[in-house]
Amino acid sequence: MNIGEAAQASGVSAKMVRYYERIGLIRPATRTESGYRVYNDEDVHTLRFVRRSRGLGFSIEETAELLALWRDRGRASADVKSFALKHLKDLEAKIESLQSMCRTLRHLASNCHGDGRPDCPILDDIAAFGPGDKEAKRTKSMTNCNHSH
Amino acid sequence: MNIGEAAQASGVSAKMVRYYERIGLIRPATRTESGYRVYNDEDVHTLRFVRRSRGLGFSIEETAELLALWRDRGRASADVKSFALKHLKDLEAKIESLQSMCRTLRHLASNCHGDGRPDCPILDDIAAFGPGDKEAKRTKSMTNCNHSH
DNA sequence: GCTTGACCTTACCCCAGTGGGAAGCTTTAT
DNA sequence: ATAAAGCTTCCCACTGGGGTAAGGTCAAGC
Repeated sequence: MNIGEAAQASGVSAKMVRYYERIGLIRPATRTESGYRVYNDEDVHTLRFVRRSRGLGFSIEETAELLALWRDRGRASADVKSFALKHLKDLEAKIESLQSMCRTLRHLASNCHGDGRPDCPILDDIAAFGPGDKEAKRTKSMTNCNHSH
Repeated sequence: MNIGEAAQASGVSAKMVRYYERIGLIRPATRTESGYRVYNDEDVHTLRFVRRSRGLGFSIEETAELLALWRDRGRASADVKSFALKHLKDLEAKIESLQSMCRTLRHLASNCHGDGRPDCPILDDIAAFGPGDKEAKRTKSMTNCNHSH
């Protein structure tokens, strides 16, 4: 199987297959004499695993760990479960962060009459010294505010 | 005000201030004779605007549009509102996508006994020919998938 | 046999946004 | 005067790809 067929069979683009190989996520494919990569069903299965893992939001690095767990016949399912639950928590945190943005935006939008007049509480709020700015502006010379961003 | 002070006052790192200037998000700062960037309160206000916009999940490009709206004294608040609502929909779509991942992960994890035994429905599912693979391949050559990694 | 076109190869550049750091100049403080 | 802190530009890295170009290979048709 050439890379194009493997890509189609796995749903991973040929480009990404090469990329995954280059960064070491998947093992280098065997080559024909002329240098073409050759794949078998097992390779396609691995690629599908990667695709599914990525689709569940696991990073490439996490996917590599999952792959390692998958290939480790003796792994404890508890390890996999805790790994999945950790990722779940990450996802939930991300969702909460996005929802917080949504709440703010919804609130702002609901206060904006949205007509032809120029005054807009949305812009006013974004421009305001809101949360996160603290009082940095009031004390003119905050020379020793060690808050690295 | 030098870049460091402006960074501290705005909450945007000096690094990012330079970056924002380089990509044209903010206007080039005036310079001292020796080349140091100089900022005033208005610049800091703009930086804060950018920071707040980014914090609400607007991309740099969207932030540039918001900045333009902000500076346009004659804009219609309806324009701002529709812009915000469009972004809100983007955020909600992203949340839904993440929540879908979460649901799947929760379901998988709940089916995993999570003990010392190696059999794990989480890995089984990720490795399975799940959604997105369709069944086109299933008839073809799925019989000898012996992954003896 | 030869051409054509599809496919493969490597090797770049690009994007968003940031972090890090080097090398060198300026300003400030001691 | 000297050292430290701060500034400058420039380059590299990262994730997760997209694109594109120059060239090699393969299988088909004529």
